[in-house]
Amino acid sequence: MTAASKTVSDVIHSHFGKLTRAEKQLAESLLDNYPVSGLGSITTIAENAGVSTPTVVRMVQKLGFKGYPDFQSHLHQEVEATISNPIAKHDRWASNAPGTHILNRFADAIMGNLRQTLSALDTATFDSVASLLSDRKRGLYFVGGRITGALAEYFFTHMQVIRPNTALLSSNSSSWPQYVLNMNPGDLLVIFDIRRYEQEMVSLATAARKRGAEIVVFTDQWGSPAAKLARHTFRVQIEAPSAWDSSVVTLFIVEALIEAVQSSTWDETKERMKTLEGLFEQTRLFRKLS
Amino acid sequence: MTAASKTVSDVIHSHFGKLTRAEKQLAESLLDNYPVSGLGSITTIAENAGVSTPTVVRMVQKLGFKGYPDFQSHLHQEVEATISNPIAKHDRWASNAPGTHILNRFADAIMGNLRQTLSALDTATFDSVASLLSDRKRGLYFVGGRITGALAEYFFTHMQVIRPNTALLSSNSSSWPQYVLNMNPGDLLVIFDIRRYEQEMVSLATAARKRGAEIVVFTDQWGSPAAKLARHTFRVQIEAPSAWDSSVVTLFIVEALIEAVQSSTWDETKERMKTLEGLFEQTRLFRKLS
DNA sequence: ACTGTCATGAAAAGAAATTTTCAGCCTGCG
DNA sequence: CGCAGGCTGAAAATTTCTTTTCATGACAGT
Repeated sequence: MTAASKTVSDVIHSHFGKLTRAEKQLAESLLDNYPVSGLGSITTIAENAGVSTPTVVRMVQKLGFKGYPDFQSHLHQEVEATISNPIAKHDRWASNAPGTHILNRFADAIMGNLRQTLSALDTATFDSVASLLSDRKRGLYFVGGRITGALAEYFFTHMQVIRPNTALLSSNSSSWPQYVLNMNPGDLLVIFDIRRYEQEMVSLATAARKRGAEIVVFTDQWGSPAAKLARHTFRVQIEAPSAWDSSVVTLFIVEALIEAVQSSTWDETKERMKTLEGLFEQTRLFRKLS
Repeated sequence: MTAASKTVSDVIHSHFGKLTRAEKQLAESLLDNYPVSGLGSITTIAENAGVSTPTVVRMVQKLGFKGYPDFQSHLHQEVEATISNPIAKHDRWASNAPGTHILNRFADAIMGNLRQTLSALDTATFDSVASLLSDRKRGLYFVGGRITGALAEYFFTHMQVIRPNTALLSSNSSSWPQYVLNMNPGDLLVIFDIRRYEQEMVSLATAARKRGAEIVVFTDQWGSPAAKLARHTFRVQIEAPSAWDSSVVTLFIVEALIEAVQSSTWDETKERMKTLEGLFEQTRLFRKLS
């Protein structure tokens, strides 16, 4: 009954004040390297904590469990939840292991970003954007800033293969007006704008809106000013143990969108890709001949 | 002794052919929702698999464990590694959970890619490349293919800020010779080449080598032919539940390298960034005035 | 100093889990 | 058809784990 939705860790914390010395010692041993330390038998964890087995039994009963097996089965469920859900609660490792290699610290940060971004991301938004992108009647325009330009290009390169009517705006803003001129109502402008937001993005978005275009913005957790003009916004967690922001999670969403669009229009796309393959082949032949 | 470095899952797979009917049934039950399903008592898992407890004992002994407790303690260690290491082992996801959203399936795949890539990646390689990139006496050249061009650009954009003497080769191979002409011995050519390997990359690498340049290649698990000419190679896991390959992990390594270079030359970089900020400021003023 | 209360662990009792034994059963082969 | 060999699970035997009981000791209040 107790500890139905709360985690065992929560239960321990909330009872911590009422625990006796040996029980506190045991509780700390359990929380240290939680929840794995509670996987073994009562004998094992009693030894690890340096207390007797009756202490363990008394404590878990004090925490509201029927007995040690009951306690352990709760723990097992938690481990299961943690392991089988990849976006699971990995808050633990965050601060630990400070001296590790930059690769590992980066990996930690990225996983955290991914988890946070996904938990804050509405799948409905994602699906809506995917369906907008899939609509071949809409013209598609991509634009990014100094750093995010590469992401816009990546997105564009793929979408160009999948569907027609796609354009990449150069990161040089002087050429933007001519693109805006060509926009029709219902066209889609995909903007990448993360911090050190570029002023011109707002102007571009405003102009595009006036032409009746829909806007999708990829930005960070603080939000580009252009997001106010957007139909849909992806707020991505971009923090990294670095002087630079991380674009990894943004790229992740881009790739997922590419796949979503691709699979929703596979029949049409298949033909395009075949044709494209043929064109590449021809180009190669050209070169060999020349 | 057995199953020291191999995971329990590996051991089961490698013995699978030699297992009897009931044992196969048990093995599948264990692998399904692995490794959580093996957390309970021998009685529990026997029931879940629909076999008797002696079958369990016989099988784990056949797998090379001393007995069920031995088997289980190995499993515990794996769970521990999985949970406390964020680059956790997520080999599972593959076929399971078909009804989940593309975002989750993608996330699973990316985590798997990241883990596999990192476990196969030698930190010494990483550190060597970082130090090559940090050496300002070496000229730096970046090149990518049709898809990976965006990654080359991303890498280039950052390195250009951090250090001088950096160039991005256009993805159009016709302009490559002039870059090669300018290469000096000790210069560094960073090549991105993933499957549907581009023929020209090998020619480029060969020409660069003749000029005395060092080569670093980012490729996939199968390996670009250009990797044979490289001093260092990053083999990245790129599989995604998509018709396209994933560049997320490649970008991850790029970002980690950027940070490694940046932090190793922070004093010099700081000045450059300040100057750059000033230049951007001026550009903005220009625009406002005009 | 005495007494009651409580925490604690040793040890016994009880309850599981694990392993072993063994008989039934199927399968393949002569 | 009969038999050998191996798979399988019921049940017994063994080991281990879990819970309870109880003696000890620490400590606070009288």
